[in-house]
Amino acid sequence: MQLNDTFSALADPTRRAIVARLARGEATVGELAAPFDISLPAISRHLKVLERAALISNVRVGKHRRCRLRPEALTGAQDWLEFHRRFWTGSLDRLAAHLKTSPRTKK
Amino acid sequence: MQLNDTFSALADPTRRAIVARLARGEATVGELAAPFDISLPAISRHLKVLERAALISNVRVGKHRRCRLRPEALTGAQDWLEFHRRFWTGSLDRLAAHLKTSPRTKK
DNA sequence: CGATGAATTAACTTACTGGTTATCTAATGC
DNA sequence: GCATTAGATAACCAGTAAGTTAATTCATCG
Repeated sequence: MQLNDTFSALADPTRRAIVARLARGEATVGELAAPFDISLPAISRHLKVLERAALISNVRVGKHRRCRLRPEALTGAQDWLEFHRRFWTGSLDRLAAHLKTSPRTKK
Repeated sequence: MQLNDTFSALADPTRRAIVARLARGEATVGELAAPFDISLPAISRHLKVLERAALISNVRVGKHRRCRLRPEALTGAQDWLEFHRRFWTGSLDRLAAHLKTSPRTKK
């Protein structure tokens, strides 16, 4: 389930920080790991989670591995949020309209 | 951490379904539980997670408890997604511009 | 008041997550 | 070929999450 993976990937602050970092440009695993004081294997697994969610991709260049964001990845989550937010502000509008149309039809 | 709560709340398909249902209008806990074949306590706890994420609120009406979505709740997550998506398509644009400006400055 | 019905809380189980250290793989440089 | 360096995998541990059934709260109805 793609949305599951996306949302749960983004639920972790370390992973969001990694995404934020990558939004500013590509980076190697080591560069990504540097700001955090957790072990490299931990970072490696975070990256794997992000990969499984299709949020990043990586390519081997020499002995480094260069990571980048995948532009299309966030759209699924964004669309979901957008759809439901609009839908229900829509309902609120309808409610407001209803209250306006039938002012004191209490009970 | 608000974004944590929001994203992890939305990471669960049952909770997303509940949000989707509520986007179409208020409902009692029992009504929300009906479509699922999990126990009521399980639903109750899902609702609590959604509450903690400020995605829903509820009010007691008689012996029922009526739930509704909170319009402002999704915006935090949405803003985060929007910001980073734009930022990094921005970087891609800059990359494209760079490639265009200096066509074959290879290595 | 006592019974019923809606929902939460408690206690428990199982599975997953995020971290660790230690080991392994693969590419570079001498 | 061997040492070094970047990174991934393995094995393990502690905390959290999601589900269950049983017990509890709270409001209505008779």
